[in-house]
Formats: sequence, C-alpha cells, structure tokens
Amino acid sequence: MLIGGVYLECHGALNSIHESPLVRKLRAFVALSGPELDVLLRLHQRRRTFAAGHAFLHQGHSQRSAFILASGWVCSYKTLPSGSRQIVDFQVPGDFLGLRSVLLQTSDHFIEAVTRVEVSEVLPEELLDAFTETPRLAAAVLWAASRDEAMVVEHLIDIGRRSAEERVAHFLLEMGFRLSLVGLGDKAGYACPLSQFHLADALGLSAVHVNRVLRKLREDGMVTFRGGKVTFDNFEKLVAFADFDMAYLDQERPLLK
Amino acid sequence: MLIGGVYLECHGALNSIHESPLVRKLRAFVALSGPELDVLLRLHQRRRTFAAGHAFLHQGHSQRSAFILASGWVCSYKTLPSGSRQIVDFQVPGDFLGLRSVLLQTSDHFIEAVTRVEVSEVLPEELLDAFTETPRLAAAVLWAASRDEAMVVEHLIDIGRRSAEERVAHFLLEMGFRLSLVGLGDKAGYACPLSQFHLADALGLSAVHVNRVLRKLREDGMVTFRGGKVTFDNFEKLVAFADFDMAYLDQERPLLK
DNA sequence: AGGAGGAACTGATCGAGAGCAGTTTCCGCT
DNA sequence: AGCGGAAACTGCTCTCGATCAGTTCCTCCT
Repeated sequence: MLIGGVYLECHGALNSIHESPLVRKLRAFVALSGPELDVLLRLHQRRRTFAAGHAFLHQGHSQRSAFILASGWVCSYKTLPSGSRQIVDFQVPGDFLGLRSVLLQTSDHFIEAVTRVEVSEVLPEELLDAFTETPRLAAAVLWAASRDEAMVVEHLIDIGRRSAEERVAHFLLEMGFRLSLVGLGDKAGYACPLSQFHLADALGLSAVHVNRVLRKLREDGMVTFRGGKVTFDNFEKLVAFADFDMAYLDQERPLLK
Repeated sequence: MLIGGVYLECHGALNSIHESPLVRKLRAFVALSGPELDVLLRLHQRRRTFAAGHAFLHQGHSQRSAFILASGWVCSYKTLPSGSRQIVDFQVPGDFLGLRSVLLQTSDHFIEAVTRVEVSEVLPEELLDAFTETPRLAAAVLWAASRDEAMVVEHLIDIGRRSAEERVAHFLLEMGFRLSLVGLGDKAGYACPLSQFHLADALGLSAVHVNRVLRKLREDGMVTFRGGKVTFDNFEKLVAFADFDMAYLDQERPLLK
C-alpha cells in the first residue's frame, strides 16, 4: 500500500509467522526453534490497528499492555509544562512498545502513531508465560530491550555532545540500520514518514534549524531527506562525518548461539 | 571515614545482609523473604575495592561481569573522537553496574570510580542462577533496571529541553532522591563528591558555565553546592523551579506485593 | 612558612542555534 | 481549475552558553 506516494506498509493478516518483523529481527541473533516460533505466533494473536496521530499509551496512566509493532512508525515522547515535547525514540516494525510500562507502576511517557500502524497487543501474563515456557525467547527479548536502552544512551550523546549537523546525520543513519534489520531499508536509503517537526522534537532542535541542516547535508552530497524518503547520496562520507559506530546496535549475537 | 572533610563512606565487612544498600533499595518495593535474602547475600561474596579514578569497565571490551555498588560513587560515560565525554549517569550505593554488558556482546561505555569504591562482583552465571532460583528477585532487579532506563530518559529531557539552570537543579534533586532511598540524604541535602567538571560532563555544559549557574542557584536561595556537600536551601522552591516530577523514580512497587 | 597544583571562580568575546515573520511548494478536496 | 491547509523553506535578529584568559582560593607537601 502506498501512502504519500512512497511510504510502504504491509497490511493484511499474517500469513506466516516468518513474515513478522519481530521474528525477522530476533532471528538475526538467535536461531528460533519450532516451539519458540509457536510461542511468538501466539503473542501475535490480538491484532489492532491505529490511525496516524492516535496516542495509545498515556503518560501517568497505568495501562499495563505491551505491543509488538507490525507495520508503520510510532514515536515515544515526554511532554514538559512549557509545552515543548522531547521525542525519546521512534519505533519501527519489529520493535516492542511500552515494555517498561509492564514493569513499572505507571507509564512515564506517551506513545503515538506517526503513521497508520498495526500492532499486536500483549498482556503482561502472556509475556511472562511465554518467558517461563521458553527462556531463550526471554533472553532474546531482554537483549532487544538492552539494545533499545543503548539507543537511548546514544541519543543522549547526540543531544549532549554532537553538533546539529552530526546529530541529524547520526540519527538518519541509525534509523537506516534499524530498518535494514527488518528488510525496510539498505545503503541506498529508506522510506521515512517523519516530518521535519518530528526530527526537531527528537533531536532537541527547532524545526527551522533542522531545515537548514538538512539543506546543508544535501548540498554537501551526503544525504537527502525529501518527499518521505531518505536517500544516502554518499554513505561512507556520511558515516565518517557522523562518527557513526554501529557497535551499540550490534549485530553480534549475545548470550545465545 | 572522612574524605575531603565531609564525604562519608561506610567501609569494612558486611556484618549483616540488611546493611547492603541494594537490599535497602529493593526492600522499598518488595518484601524479601529469608531465602531471597540468602541469595542476595551470596551475590555479595566477591568483594573488591577500587581507588578513585580507576576505570573498571572499558568501552569496546567484552568483560562480562556486573557489579553491585556497596559504597562510593561511580560514573558511566562514553567518549567521542573529539575528546569530550558524556557522562550518562552516576551510580550510588545500591545501584547495579554494567548490567547491560552481561547481555550485550561488548560494553558500549566506560565505568569509572569517582571516589574510592567498594563493589561486589557478580558473574553472569551467578546472576542467572539467582534469577531462576527466585523469580521475585529477578523481577525486582528488572524493576531496578527499568528505573535506571527511565532515569537515562529523564537525562535526555534535561539536555534536550531544559535550560542550563533547570538542568542543574533537576540533576541535584534527582541525586538527592536516589540517595535518600538508601539513607544517604534527605530534604536538607547530601554529601556529594562530584566536581563541577563532573556536572559539566553529565549535563552537556561547560565547567565554566556550570559554575555560573551554581552561583545563580545559590544567590536565588535554592541550593548550595560547595565543599563536597549539596544543601537544599529552599527545597520546595527548587522542586517547583526544576519542574521535578518524581514519578519516574517512583517509589510504588511494580508487579510485586 | 612558602610553594605547587588543582579546583573554583570571574569577565569579555564569539558563535551556534532559537525565535520571529514571513514566502513558496506541495497536497488533497470540491 | 481553484481553494485551503500543512509542511518546507528563507532572511533577520537576538540570546544562551562556549571559549579564552585569566585570578583567587584551598589543600597538600617539604
């Protein structure tokens, strides 16, 4: 399906568990057995769809569900009394949403659909049952959660110590790597439904300045952000400029073989 | 023991498991049974001491130990090619160190002792054994890890959206709350071994500017940072100014009763 | 008592990025 | 084909915090 001319979603029922982006992501690190795939399939049962802009987890609420993102983009953010918001991270297909709110009493942030999204709702009991049944799966999910935390730390570095240009470059590269893991992008680029306002809210910049920085990166022949698409014009130059070290989202399998 | 005139440490052997700051912290959320305390005691066996300034976990290495901090302060940080460093978080007694490096292939950051510290080294097997033996303990530790992640997110907000003054105020309050949980601080203040350089590296500011901001906060009668001590001159005013909402490190028990 | 070294502190200048106030381009809609 | 709204884009000014270049204070050392 095409939205905005370029943004690609994969809708419809899941024909096979192998199509799940989550499975695809976990498989990059753990060989999953038949029974483990069955457990994952069970977690995908409660399918739900949300329209773009819909907020389905609220700061301060104590809703205790987690979600597995099947298609579309989502952002998690916090708001300040001043009215401004800080986007903590974006989630793409294969990512978990609100895993932390299962453990903590209340959700400390908002989660909002950027595009129309499809998710699978997972109740805390289901998750815990799945974990006791298949400890390897538990370790794999914990690994994914650790990776998410490492990404938040990297965003902290972004905002704290990198210039606006390095920040934008680094962010566009990170999303590229994350999407490539689930087959939604490569070294040429990827479809990206974010507005420049989204980038600004995520990177601690003003939308106006994001615009200027994007123009600079484009003029320097490194990356083009336009019309819902990110195109890497010179991948190596961009990696060098952004000082991108992909160790933090790697790509080597952890505890498991 | 006194260092720098005011900084207080509690050295020597652990006479009772109840003296462990970790136990004290976890007890604020979970009632721990006798057997569970025994398991925790076992984790405290391998006692080690490091001098101030010693780095005991290195970026890029794959050392797979975690540590429980018994006394002293520690900071975890990442470095950039430009030479500057970003302190991601400080750890105080009762906190885990390097929990993420147990799961991920390589450590993605440094951990360095700010003061002389005492830690208990925990090997991955011991941790996993303890978790399978007492699932409640596993949940409690996961809860603590979630809380740590929530704090990193709050630092992201700090650096991304708060002014330098709000940032410093918010940080000093957070450390106060964390220390009070293990009995090392209260509404009057706490002993703090950090230099203004530490604050600068953690808050994404220059040391010079940190100095100015501290002066401003002191002159406004909110908080005094001096001589290794943080004194809250007007606690309520500071909380209001920093827009401090302690929900993110709360203080309500999660899954457990 | 005198010096050495390091943190704390201060003033002056500079620059990245914010904020404002627009215009232009690109959509979908009727 | 024309309209309306949102996102993208641009020029201008101003501010917050970095940087530089010091001085002062503290503590340890002999």
